[in-house]
Amino acid sequence: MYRTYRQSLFERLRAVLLEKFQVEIPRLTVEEPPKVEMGDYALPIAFELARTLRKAPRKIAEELVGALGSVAGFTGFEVAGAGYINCRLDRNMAAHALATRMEALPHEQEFILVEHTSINPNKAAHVGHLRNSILGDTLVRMLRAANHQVGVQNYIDNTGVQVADVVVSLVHLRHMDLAGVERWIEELAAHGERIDFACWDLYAYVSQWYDAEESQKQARKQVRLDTLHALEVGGNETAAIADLVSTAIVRQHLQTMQRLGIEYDFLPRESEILHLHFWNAAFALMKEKGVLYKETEGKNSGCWVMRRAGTAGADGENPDEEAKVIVRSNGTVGYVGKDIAYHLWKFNKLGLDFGYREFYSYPDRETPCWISTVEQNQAGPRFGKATVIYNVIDARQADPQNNVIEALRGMGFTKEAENYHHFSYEMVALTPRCAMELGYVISEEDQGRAYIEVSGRKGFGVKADDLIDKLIASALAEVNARHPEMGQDERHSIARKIAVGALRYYMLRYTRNTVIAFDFQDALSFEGETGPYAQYAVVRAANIFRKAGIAPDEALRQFETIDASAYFSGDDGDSLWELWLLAAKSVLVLERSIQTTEPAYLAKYAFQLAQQFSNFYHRHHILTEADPTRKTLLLATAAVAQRELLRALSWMGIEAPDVM
RNA sequence: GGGCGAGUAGCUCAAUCGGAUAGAGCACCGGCCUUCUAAGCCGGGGGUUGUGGGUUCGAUUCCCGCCUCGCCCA
Repeated sequence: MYRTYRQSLFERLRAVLLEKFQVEIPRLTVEEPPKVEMGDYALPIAFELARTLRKAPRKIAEELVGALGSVAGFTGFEVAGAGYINCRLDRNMAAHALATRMEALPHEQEFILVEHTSINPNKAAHVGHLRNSILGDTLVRMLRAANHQVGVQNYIDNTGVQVADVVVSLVHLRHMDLAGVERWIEELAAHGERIDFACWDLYAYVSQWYDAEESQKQARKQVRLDTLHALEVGGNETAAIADLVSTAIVRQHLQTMQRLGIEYDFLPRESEILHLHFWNAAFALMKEKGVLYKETEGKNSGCWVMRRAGTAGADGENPDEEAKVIVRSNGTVGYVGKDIAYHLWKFNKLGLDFGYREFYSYPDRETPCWISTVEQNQAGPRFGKATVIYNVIDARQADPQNNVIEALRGMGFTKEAENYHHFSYEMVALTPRCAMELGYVISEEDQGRAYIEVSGRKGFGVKADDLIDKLIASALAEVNARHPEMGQDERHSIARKIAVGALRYYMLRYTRNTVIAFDFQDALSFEGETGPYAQYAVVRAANIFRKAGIAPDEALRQFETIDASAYFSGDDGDSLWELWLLAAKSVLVLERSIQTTEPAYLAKYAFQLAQQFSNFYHRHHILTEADPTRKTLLLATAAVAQRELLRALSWMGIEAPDVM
């Protein structure tokens, strides 16, 4: 609603500017007055024009107000401050528009591919991975809410060094063969133990083992390299062990994420990128497009290299030492090379496709999550047809991501390079206090730091499932205290929703480039700026409707029959209108969160809306309201606030329980 | 050494393309449960926005220098 009126205000302003001052402003700015009684939109246009028109801002503003005349939906315009134009909506009319229909964005045809999670399948997911998945899933929900077609991928690096390390641990330290690993997995399952947790410790142990004895260092590194090579080649027992273990762990990751309402459409794996020879096709294409050349001199002699953007390049005499090595002199392809091939596939520029096989199914959903295979004979979906992609990858990977983008640009895929979004975010670290609570030994130097980076290699971190369990237990204790009369299942279901709400909100409330210093005290908080606070507002609204014996929809229908103009004036009217106005902004906030790829805006909005509602809840007692017209208005106010709050929460993957 | 990011209230964070009195939460202090649930509400204290300059009607925001911290690369 707010967005729609904003559009018509823009149109009118554009016309007036052209007519009166013969100027065209491509990007008009609109702000919000600091106080609701001052108006609903603020236009700072007069300041911008002051210089070019050589006139005082106030004077220009006055002329514009005169020229704007009357605009549908608005009751008036006035000059304020040093030259703002404040615009007032017709509150009664706007409220009816909002009550009658939910605002939506137009449908888009383009296919957007979002990739997130992408955890190395060699250990349990930890808090850092949760930030990735929650950000990614929220982006997906926001895009879908904005009527985009979206596919969700979770890339699986099942032939990388991290998986190799776990295989080394099983084969060389535990002396298992394929049958032995199969038995081990069965035993774990029989004892109710998790393979991802078991591998967490194995991975940490083997990482130390490589360097544990000076005399063995060389030999152990060789074991690691040989194992990695065996995984890449495939078709051997070592690769079979890796496949068995990594697939079991991927399944575990999917279950962990499912607890948070996070689902995927496709799992492309590195093994298929290798075995389907994506790189060969990309290599040929890159040579054809001239972005790769073979270095013959200097430190990179014998390598296939790509010039980096922003560097000088070769000067005719000396080789370009800053060039990015894509293929090493021994013929092996680096990570970036494979990533370029993979991204050519995403944009349907490679001429090759994965095979698809069903891998995992979700309740209440018809389509399964697919996984890549070598066999191409089965009918499957096609995912590599994106026009826009988002890669949810932490900020440390900015350089490699930019290398891929530069390669695409260099190959002439300019549009694709433009539509390639590295959705970057900072890591989750632990506060020293949190690390010590967990029993880790922290050096004095580290104790003085604000945060300490988690490390899977050191086994240092908070496992995702442990955190979720803690959150549920903590929420359950509260629910038990408040609702002892309820059944166990119901209490647990409520606790689960609260835990998910708390966790998802916690990961979303920080802007992307803020390092989250994880602390149990903050993460387990259900008060103040948290998910449960917002959920509580929804529950309170629901209680009002329950006790009033009316459904929110019905309250809105009744509102359509009244004229609320009289109740929207004065101090009391301002405060009521403020809540309507904020509720009306949901779609604009959604749009802005997508444009800036910043879900924190949405989180902040949901909190503010909940806060306004709580304020309203305390200020106006609805059920005892004597004036029937006013009671209808108050009920509709609660209904609209609840509806928009529920929407905003759903875009973040947060569900409100019926009671709490 | 090069690149990227950050520095705002005691703590954790916001602040739209440069706009009106820099805002929240936590913590602290003081009020409010016989009312639609206190996971709540109201009130209070708390700021030289790291630092020095520049740009202009106006700078937390843009530019330059310096300091500190983090990450990435060699």
